[in-house]
Amino acid sequence: MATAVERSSKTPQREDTRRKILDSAAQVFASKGFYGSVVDDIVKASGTSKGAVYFYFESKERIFFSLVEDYVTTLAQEMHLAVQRARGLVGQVEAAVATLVRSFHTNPALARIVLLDWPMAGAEFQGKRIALKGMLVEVLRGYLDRAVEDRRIDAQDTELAAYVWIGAIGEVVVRWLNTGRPAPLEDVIVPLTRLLLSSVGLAPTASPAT
Amino acid sequence: MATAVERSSKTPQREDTRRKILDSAAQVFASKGFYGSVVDDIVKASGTSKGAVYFYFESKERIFFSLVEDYVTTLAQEMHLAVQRARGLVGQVEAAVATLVRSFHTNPALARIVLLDWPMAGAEFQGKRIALKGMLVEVLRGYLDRAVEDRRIDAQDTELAAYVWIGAIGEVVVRWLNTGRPAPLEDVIVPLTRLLLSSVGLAPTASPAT
DNA sequence: GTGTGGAGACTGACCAGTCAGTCTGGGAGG
DNA sequence: CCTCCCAGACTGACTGGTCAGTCTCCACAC
Repeated sequence: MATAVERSSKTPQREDTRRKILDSAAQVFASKGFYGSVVDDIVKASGTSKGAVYFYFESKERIFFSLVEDYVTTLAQEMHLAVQRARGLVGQVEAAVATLVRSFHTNPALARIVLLDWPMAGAEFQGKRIALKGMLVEVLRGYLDRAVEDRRIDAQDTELAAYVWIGAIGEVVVRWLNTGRPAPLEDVIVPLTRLLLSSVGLAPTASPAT
Repeated sequence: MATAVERSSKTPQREDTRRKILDSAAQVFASKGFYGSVVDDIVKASGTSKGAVYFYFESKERIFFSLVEDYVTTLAQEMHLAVQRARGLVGQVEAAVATLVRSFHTNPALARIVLLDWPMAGAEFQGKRIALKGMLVEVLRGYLDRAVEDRRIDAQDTELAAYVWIGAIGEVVVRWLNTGRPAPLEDVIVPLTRLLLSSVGLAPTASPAT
């Protein structure tokens, strides 16, 4: 039908403004933080207008959430794909870590927003942060539980280990955001993965997953 | 612009007001975050007045800094002492981790401020945060370097490992702040220390340091 | 009276969010 | 092909609330 074609030729224009606002917001939030950023900064950076911003988003807060949610969704998909392609338990863990690190590397603005700029005030912000982190923890924990079942590692508190891993990865990325080291960030993938794996008693594969 | 130097009253009675303000500020900042807190919240919680607050502190920011600086200084001293009392390399590492975790456990408000509020607060606070974290990293790194020298562990990127440890400890404490688990927090000390030590290839002592 | 610690009303900058109005593309009717 | 018309995307000056920081006054001590 003509309808579908018409829509797809119509909406891109509309989507375009929304995207411009979102992209600019990512830059602005990343460089000034949520509270340091003023909606007019986003307006200016996006080359649109305040009206346009409030036409697409109900509040400054909502802009932030859209940004984070879009990014986390993408991240989850990327990880899922990478893990599917990987062989063996250790290979899958390596793929998961590598995907996280690589994604942060290619999206430093979003990495900053997710890891450093997340506002503390407001229950909504808190709840979402805890929930999203919890999801990630569950994924890693799943691998560790399987490793325990398969007798690859000793029985242990896999949830704790998952939190340790998340904290470790986050801190290493934060160091990179703050100091620029190592350059490129990808250089940490191999040694970082080795540290994480041996913390629970697993040995890395000879050739890490791509 | 007002260089109203932060006054430190000599009379112990007047020092009392300052302390009340600081203690209340810790509670307020911990529960609402820096930007979510309003100076009048601190005024109300401390049972003093705006005049008193601005008599002792130059700005809201300064209150926050005083809080963080006092706490970090105390923390550093506690760690130093605990490590001095400990025997052997592994024992010292165990003591350092245990001290950190215990201190956060007994000061949840300050833990929240240091681990959750501080990172998210704007650029003004970044420099100091990076520097202080760097110091902590250097301490841990020192232990690891010694372990490498003594051939207790393989040569490796000890700075990376130190960041991994810091991130891991922080994340575990944050989980406790968010979810209340484990109760008491001290229950993580032994398994957490084991994870950290084995990540670099060290075995824990039979009986962990007190 | 003079100094010190404190109270709390007040000010003014700042900024999220609004709204009355403009512009544009495209569809219906000629 | 050419109006005319409308929906709805977009504009930006404006508003109203908020809050850090100031100012004036007071109570009490010496």
